[in-house]
Amino acid sequence: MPELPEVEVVRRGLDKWVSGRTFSGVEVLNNRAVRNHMGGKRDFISRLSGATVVRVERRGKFMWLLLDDDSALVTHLGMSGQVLVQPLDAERETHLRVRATFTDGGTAMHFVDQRTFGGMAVEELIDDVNGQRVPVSVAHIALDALDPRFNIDEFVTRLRGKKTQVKRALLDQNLVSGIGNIYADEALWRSKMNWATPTQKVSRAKAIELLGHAKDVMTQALAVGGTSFDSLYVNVNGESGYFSRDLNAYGREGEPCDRCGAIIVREAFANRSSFRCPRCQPKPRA
DNA sequence: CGGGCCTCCTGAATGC
DNA sequence: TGCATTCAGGAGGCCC
Repeated sequence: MPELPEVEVVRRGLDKWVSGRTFSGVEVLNNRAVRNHMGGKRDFISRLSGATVVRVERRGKFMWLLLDDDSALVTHLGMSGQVLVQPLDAERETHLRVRATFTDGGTAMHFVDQRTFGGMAVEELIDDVNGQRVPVSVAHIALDALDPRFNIDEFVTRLRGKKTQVKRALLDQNLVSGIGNIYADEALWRSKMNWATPTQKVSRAKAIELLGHAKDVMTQALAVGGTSFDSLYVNVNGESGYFSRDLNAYGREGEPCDRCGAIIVREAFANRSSFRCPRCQPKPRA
């Protein structure tokens, strides 16, 4: 379940392993994996073949390999995506979707994704509102919470101007990017806030505290290599992260709150789940 | 146009 | 036991 820390772990690994290398053979083993590439599978292959990777960049959960022809290979991991750097003779993974080799031989890059919610696309770069060159599909994504240019005042103002619940706002990638269901629940627990709190009732101070906790929990996860719950997520070299043991709320239904001992509950939220402490994070008054 | 529900997908877990 | 159902969720589509 890659969120910002997990994607950053992959970005760092990829940057180390593929920067400076030139793609040679490209195979697309599942058309859905390149559904966001405008020109279709054949165009994807021809655009990528012969391109050299300059470096690997990221915004929120979006990652892209900057190529030397002013385009980028945008890679989103979705729910179950992995990017693996494998020996040329490695056995093909069951859910291998895209495989690329390089002119130097060495290793191959595998995009593996069981559910194929993620995917790859070669895109043009455009200048976004910050003056940064980003792929077309990333231009509308907000800066992420760990970006030094992230404007907390603007975030607070926009959050308080929305007519929704605070967790929905945290998950809105156009407001702040990188936060998913897991870190949203953790940030809310640390802030002693209920997910259903109307954004208009969140004080400026509380909004700043919430964002601070989101940054802290993601920074801590990043320090230990990202969160992992099962074999679906492994980093670029196939090594799992191990932050899951440090979670206070997410996935802890029926277990005691680490702060007050009350039993963590699980509630339906937007077709998924929210976990909270019923004592520390009581329901907002109606 | 903002808000929020639906859908895509596969496999593990659960239910009867 | 075995088949069917539920669940996981990122993000774009689409409806109101």
